[in-house]
Amino acid sequence: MTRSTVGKPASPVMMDAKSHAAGFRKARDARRSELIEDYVELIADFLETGGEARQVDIAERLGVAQPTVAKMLTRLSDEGLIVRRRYRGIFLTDEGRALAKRTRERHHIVETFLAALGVSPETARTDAEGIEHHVSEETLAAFKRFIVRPGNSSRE
Amino acid sequence: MTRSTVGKPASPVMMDAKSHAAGFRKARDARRSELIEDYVELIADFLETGGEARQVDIAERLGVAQPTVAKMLTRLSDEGLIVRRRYRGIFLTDEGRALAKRTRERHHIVETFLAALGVSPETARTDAEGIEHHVSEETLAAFKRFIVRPGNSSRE
DNA sequence: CAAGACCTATAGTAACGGCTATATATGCTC
DNA sequence: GAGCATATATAGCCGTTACTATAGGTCTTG
Repeated sequence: MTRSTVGKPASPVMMDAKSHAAGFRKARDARRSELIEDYVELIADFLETGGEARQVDIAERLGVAQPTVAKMLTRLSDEGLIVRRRYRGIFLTDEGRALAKRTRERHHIVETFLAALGVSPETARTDAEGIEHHVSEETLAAFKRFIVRPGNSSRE
Repeated sequence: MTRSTVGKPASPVMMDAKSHAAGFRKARDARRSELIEDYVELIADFLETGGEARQVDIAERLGVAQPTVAKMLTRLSDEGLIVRRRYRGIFLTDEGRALAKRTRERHHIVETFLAALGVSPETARTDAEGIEHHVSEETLAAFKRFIVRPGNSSRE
């Protein structure tokens, strides 16, 4: 314990340190999986709309350099989410496809929700990109409820 | 241009690459400022509720080691957000105080909004921690509207 | 089938945010 | 005021995600 917590209550109003720290830890963890989800989702989009997912295309979409993509793909491959066929593009494994599906559904719900709330389509799209990774199942369910019946949230 | 975009339209349905990349860039930027905001907000909480903001206390709250905090504080200090008085704690500059105020207001709005939407208080708290940094002014305004008049979003 | 275009891989660097271990400074207590 | 507990600083490490520069494959095309 630190001196201040001994001498006097450090924070009569703040939540307890342990759960606060847990919250931050969770946010940090989310940050790590964000990138993976972005990649998988993007690759799925390419495969379904264009037929091929190439490093250079992914790099352009994400606004990063090609070697950055190459390194990330190594990671995705190690985790069993994708298969790389040299000069023939990137393909998703079953696991990768499942993750892409989940991620995209969540993304779509968040974006639709924001739009339903009255946010402009452009902002909804942009904000959804950042928000989607931090939305729990419970919150996602609330978003869904609102989309179906706006103004009729779960509160009775 | 990549080969695939020459040979055939890479993505008839996907949004254009430039704005997509811009969205990702924005999310990446947000990730960078997240930590700063968390620190400043936390320091403000300590100063107001306990009187003192110490490295060890901050470390405990955030769930990281003290040297990690020390390094971040150097950064905050470099950016003119805080003043460090050795063994007397951390203090906010005017700029730091302003940032803390903005951040906390936003945080509070997000959390209140989620609760108003029917999300449990615990989840609202946890999710707000991650979401707050990715909410634009426009979305924040929509959240505020909903809090005041739930079910009466801006749509006519 | 050789040349050039294009895609991918690799090397080396940087910034950031973590960590442990350890040194140093301060304040409290006796 | 000396010693000890506590707070802070520093050193050195690691993993991640980005970058540039460049080397090396592959494919297409003349």
